[in-house]
Amino acid sequence: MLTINTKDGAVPELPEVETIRAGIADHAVDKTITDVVGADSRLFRNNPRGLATLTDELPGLTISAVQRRGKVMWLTFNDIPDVLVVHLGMSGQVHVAQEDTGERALKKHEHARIILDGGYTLSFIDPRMFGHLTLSQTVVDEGGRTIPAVIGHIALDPFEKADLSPIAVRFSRTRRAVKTVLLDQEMVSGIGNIYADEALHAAKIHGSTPAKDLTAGEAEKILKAAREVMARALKAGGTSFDQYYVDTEGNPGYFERALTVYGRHGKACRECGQTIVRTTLSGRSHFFCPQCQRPRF
DNA sequence: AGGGCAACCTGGGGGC
DNA sequence: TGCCCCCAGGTTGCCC
Repeated sequence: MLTINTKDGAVPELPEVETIRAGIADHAVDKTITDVVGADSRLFRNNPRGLATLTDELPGLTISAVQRRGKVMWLTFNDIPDVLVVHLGMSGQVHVAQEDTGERALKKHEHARIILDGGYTLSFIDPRMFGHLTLSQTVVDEGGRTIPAVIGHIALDPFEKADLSPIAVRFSRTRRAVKTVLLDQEMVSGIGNIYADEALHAAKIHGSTPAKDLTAGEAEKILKAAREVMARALKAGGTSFDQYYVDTEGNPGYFERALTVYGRHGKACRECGQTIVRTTLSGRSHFFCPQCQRPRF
């Protein structure tokens, strides 16, 4: 079986979702859905008729593309304007199986399986049930891009626009901690707890800094760092997504994310040697280097 | 209205 | 060995 996912345990942020999106696109575009198997579960909670919406609407449709914004991806079809939105939550995975064996029983934590002509199947697996599959209408956003209506409130991700200054300007209008703002998908999408900490360390800014206290240049520096850190992770994941990996420290946990602060509390900062500290910010774990990231208050 | 935070969920890990 | 408690985090919704 060909498995397209990130390492088990890796919370999907933008790079992981993009890796999965590309993997699905490779095998599912131009294929027709022949069957949908699913369990009645909360994974379909956003559909008015639950799973029945998918089992009734999807068979017979031909997938035309797999798109993404931030951490959200969606399948588009030749036959209907509606799209299938896939959000992986924090433990979701998609497995692409090469052979359809005809077996229709779902495995543990597998909540839906889409069967394509030509023998491939797409399995949606999610132990913690934070993810969801939603058949959605579309809208056209301010940039003229057709997107699912259900993600209309989500901001552009850092890869969609070369110029990050408009996002930096929005940062200057809130007094919330800059890390909290980085995690706000309505400000900028795709960044989760891991890459937020990595970006702040790369930009040498303390996460508790009120966003409005940053200069436009500083806010832009953090956003550029986020884009750069995620681009590196994407390159690593994209080149080896169907292999089993081990990171540079021999840890199978976070593979090529090559983290500099996240999860490294008690260890030496790779920049300055100072001990990485772990605190809580906005109810989430927060890792930083007290030497590289001096608080300014 | 902006901002803070609990709740959702369950596997896994630490402590006893 | 086993059990209990707590923690992880993306997103929503409620309360202040």
